[in-house]
Amino acid sequence: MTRDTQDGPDAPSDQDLTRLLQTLTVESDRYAERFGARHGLHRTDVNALALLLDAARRGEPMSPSALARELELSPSATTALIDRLEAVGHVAREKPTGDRRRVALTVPEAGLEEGRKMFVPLARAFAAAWAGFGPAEREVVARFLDVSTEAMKAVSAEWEPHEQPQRRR
Amino acid sequence: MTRDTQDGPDAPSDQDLTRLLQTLTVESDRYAERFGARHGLHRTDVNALALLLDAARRGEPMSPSALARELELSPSATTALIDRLEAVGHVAREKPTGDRRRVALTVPEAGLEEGRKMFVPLARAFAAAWAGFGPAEREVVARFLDVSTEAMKAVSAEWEPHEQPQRRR
DNA sequence: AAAAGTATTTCGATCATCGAAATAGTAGAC
DNA sequence: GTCTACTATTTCGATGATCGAAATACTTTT
Repeated sequence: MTRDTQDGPDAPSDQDLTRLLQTLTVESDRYAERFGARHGLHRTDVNALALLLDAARRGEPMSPSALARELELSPSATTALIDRLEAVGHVAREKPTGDRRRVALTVPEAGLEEGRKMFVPLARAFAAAWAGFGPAEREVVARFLDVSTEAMKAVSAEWEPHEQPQRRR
Repeated sequence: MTRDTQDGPDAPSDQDLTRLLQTLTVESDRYAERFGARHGLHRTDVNALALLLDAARRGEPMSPSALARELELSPSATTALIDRLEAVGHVAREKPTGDRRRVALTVPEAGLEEGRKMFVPLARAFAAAWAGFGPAEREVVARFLDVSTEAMKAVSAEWEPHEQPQRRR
């Protein structure tokens, strides 16, 4: 197995990397799950909160239908989800001027607070863990994460063509 | 921000890496979700199948309680889960000799087949995506994935001390 | 104005999950 | 050796997140 005395103890194989990625995603799953359990939120609620905060950060609006699309959830489930989040004050419904069918979702202070509790400790831990990685190494990692995400996206796209020919007039 | 003309266009910051990691885990989530939807399995079933296959590959036995522990699921939910998987032939219950309270879970051919459908396309896509990474780069990536997983685990462990003083009866 | 389309919600049903209790079996105390 | 405590798994009843279909409210096209 030692392909070379140079690169130290056996460079990780595809399989090794796959395994590492797998344990990472499992752990990430648990993180969300536990955070949710701790705060009375379900998986979906946690994911939704993350999306809402992300949209808020970018200053983009978020509608129930956009949320439904991103979470791949039915419209009715989305209504129920928003009801839940609204009940605990993590989101608010607003009727924007203009198209009055629409509802704009905004994140009030309580939701921002919750988001901080969720992400700040993790961000801190990551920062500490990554302190030793230099610019060149970070570039490698970033490239790796990117191509891996794309690879998954490509494969996953195959399962769900789900195609509506999208005849948008 | 250009700290050096050497390292190319701006090395990724902690925040950049966090974002990349986040999109990766989201995508991984979707992968499991869609695969499940395509094959009539729920999220939990997919996770369980992955664990069962992993255990089978290592030649280790898997019991309902071990599964419950790893999935952080209640015993009753685990029974129902195994019932579901058993109904479609992805797992089988066996009574091993010795302690007759126990049940050993084994993965019959149908389950292995399902596992292949799940992992092989992904493994192929990863292999292609990672072809350009040399030994030194892989080592960096492996180290990154590892420390990141540990960081998450450490933070997540804080939310769920879960200690029951164990007052039974 | 009417018709067709879109955004969201309501309603009824399904099913994964839970907690508590039941069942079956093992091991320790005496 | 039997009784008691403990462990592994399952059964039972209830809760609630989700779905599909239909309803509601509004907009755009004809």
